[in-house]
Amino acid sequence: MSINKALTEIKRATAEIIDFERVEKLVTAYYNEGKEYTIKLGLDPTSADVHLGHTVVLQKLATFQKFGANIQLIIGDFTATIGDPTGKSETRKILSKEQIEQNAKTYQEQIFKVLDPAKTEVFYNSQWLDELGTRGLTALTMNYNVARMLERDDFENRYKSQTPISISEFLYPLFQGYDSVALKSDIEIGGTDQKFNMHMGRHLQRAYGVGKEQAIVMVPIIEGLDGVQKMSKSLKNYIGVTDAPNEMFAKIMSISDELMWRYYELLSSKSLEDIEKLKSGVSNGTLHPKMVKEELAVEIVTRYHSEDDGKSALEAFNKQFKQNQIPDDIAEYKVEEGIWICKALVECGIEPSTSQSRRDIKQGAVRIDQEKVSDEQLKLESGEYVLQVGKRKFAKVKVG
RNA sequence: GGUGAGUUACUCAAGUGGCCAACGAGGGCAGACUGUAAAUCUGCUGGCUUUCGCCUUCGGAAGUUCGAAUCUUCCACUCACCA
Repeated sequence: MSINKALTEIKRATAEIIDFERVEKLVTAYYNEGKEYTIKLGLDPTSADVHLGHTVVLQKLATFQKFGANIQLIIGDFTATIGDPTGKSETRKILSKEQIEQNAKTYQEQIFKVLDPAKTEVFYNSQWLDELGTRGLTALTMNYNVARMLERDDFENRYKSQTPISISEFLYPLFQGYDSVALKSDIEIGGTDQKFNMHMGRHLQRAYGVGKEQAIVMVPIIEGLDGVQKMSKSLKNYIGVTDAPNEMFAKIMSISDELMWRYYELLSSKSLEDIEKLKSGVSNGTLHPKMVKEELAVEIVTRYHSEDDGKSALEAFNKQFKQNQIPDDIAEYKVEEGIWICKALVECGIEPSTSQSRRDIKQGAVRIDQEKVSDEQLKLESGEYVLQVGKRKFAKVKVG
């Protein structure tokens, strides 16, 4: 692959790159002299729920690995005890050491599904931050001043609205920046929300005479399933990397075609050229968009589960929806004979209340063994049935 | 510390004595159409072993009234202006 193609892949789907020239030089040196370089990613192990939004940066790192980068993965065990103020409107709660360790472990498990461990080194930043000492800490703080610290939007807003800012939060960007000094990183990567902190790394590398200033690669925040708001757990529009294969598959299939291309760009391991081919195939009608989406879904499920899971998720999906068949793995429940249909639906957990059941029956959303239920007074005779609400909620019941 | 405005369902937001389980919007769910996509159209969106009925809800508590989300008092919280 040519240097130009490599650089195009690197630039793909990035939000912003600061000092791109430097990246160019590093990649060129790798191609001409086989010289490798380092790229740093700091992880804040404060939460264990990893979703696809967090993996965008990992895809980018996987790309860099192909083009001569060694990854410096920093588990921010020290900084996690402070709490990153980014995007926060109040001082963050501090986690226990055990929680941090547990989260760090979960992260690494997920990360090595995407990254090559041979080209990845894991560090804990307490390693050098613990040794800094009061003297070292003081020296570090002398490299920045309060006025510039307050330039940060979230600090500025909090200061103006008189929301407390802890001194320790001022230290966070300094510590993160110091990681770059300790590791002499060539590039730092992170989300756009990390801009300030990553700039600090550049600033401190110069202040400490490291002899280089890291380039900064920022990846965008991915949109959630709705295609509008950012992917987040609280908005319930996320795909978790630990989601069950079939669920993960179905979630990806439910995104809009437009959003699909965005996901391709940000999450797929396919090259830009291959994606272009798919796009033109769809626009000239030779490829069905649903097939293209399936391909993406299989890729993602395979990545976080296995090839077999990817295949079987595809089969299960088509079986259920294309051919309108009932899925194999549905939960079974036992209920009493003569039970009212509405009550049975609630007991199987596919309806929240009998009132809701009534409404759904009225709308023709409820089926027993594929047959639409029209009588909301129906009582179930003994036997075995498959209850269904809408297209995706199923339950098997044994009556009697 | 003083004064004023506010607190309504998942969210925003109307309602200022009975027609209120509470307008509207978003979201969500379901139906039609499809590729379980999007867009569009339609319906629903507190609960109840039974629904032109009953029960619980409009920050919390107490009261006025035949009747309160709406009026009164106290409490809690949020915001604005003044000091």
